[in-house]
Amino acid sequence: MASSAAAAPPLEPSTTKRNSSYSRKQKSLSLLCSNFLSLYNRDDGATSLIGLDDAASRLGVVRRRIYDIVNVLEGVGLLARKSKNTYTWKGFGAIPNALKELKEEGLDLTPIPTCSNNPLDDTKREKSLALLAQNFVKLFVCSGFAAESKSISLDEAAKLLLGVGDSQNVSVMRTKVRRIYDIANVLSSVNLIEKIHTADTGKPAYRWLGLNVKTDDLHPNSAPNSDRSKRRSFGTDLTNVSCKRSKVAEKPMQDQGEVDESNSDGPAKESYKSYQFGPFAPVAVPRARRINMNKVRWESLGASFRPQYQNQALKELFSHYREAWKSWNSKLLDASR
DNA sequence: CCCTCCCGCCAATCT
DNA sequence: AGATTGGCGGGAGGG
Repeated sequence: MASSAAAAPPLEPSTTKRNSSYSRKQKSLSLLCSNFLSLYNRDDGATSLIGLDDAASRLGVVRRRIYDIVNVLEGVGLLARKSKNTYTWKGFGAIPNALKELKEEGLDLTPIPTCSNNPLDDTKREKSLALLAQNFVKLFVCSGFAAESKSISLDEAAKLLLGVGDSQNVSVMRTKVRRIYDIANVLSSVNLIEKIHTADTGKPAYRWLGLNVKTDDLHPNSAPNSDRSKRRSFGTDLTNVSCKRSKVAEKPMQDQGEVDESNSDGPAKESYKSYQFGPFAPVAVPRARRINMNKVRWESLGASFRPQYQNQALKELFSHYREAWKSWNSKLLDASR
């Protein structure tokens, strides 16, 4: 082994108990993920290797935490497992394809055990964070249900990702929700989703951002006017935006709901709907209307739009990251907006 | 009090 | 057998 654990690493304590005066936020998964990203994100195509132990020590955490991050990032295509202890950084350029695949794959709630003859080998995969993460993403990418600018609350997501039966089981639900928190946190770090709070219920929910990242000084003509106030920062600081309520718990919804966004929620001085404009080319491809969602209520998949991304866009994305990172960093210092 | 979700035990798998 | 992976949920921190 010789994991050179001798001299204390330059970072924080790694084997501390839950004591230590480090605040919870400073140890959050999202933050860790952001750090992870800034550590390995290379904008040039160069694919770097990521060693689990290396990452863990450089980030000052135990291996276990790295798995949490890596598993969901892999589901989105940012990473790929190369071999034992090693992952390959694929980069943001790999996301579009990964999403596309997920979309075509369609949300397929794992075949229930009942009549399965496959080894319990599958049940393992069935519960994996990776799969759950992908399914969570599909919730947005596939059905016309939560697609685009709609949002899903924690409970909705959990219920949807669980069998109808299980969603009744309090314990099972609780566990599922816990996992979704984990997933959502890393996905927000990557800016694929955003946490919001519904105006009335105040219940937290997640909204899909995809790669439509809008950087401030980007394409001034894509945003009506005031284009500040939307600087999403990394980690903990979550933008608080009022959004339409989505109170009703699970609901079948069987009409192809064509996500209309009549966001008449009022106050929000800036509705996030100036979507695919900037550097993104909409490219309406009316096809891809088949998704094999078996069972459950997944027959609706309204708007089937498929933005096409281009290098330019990715370029922007990266600069966005540096910006966000920078702002977050300074924010941490003076600990005050 | 309830929402978040960190933390690390330890089981399943892989070498 | 030892090393890797990673499910899982107790229970603490924070609003």
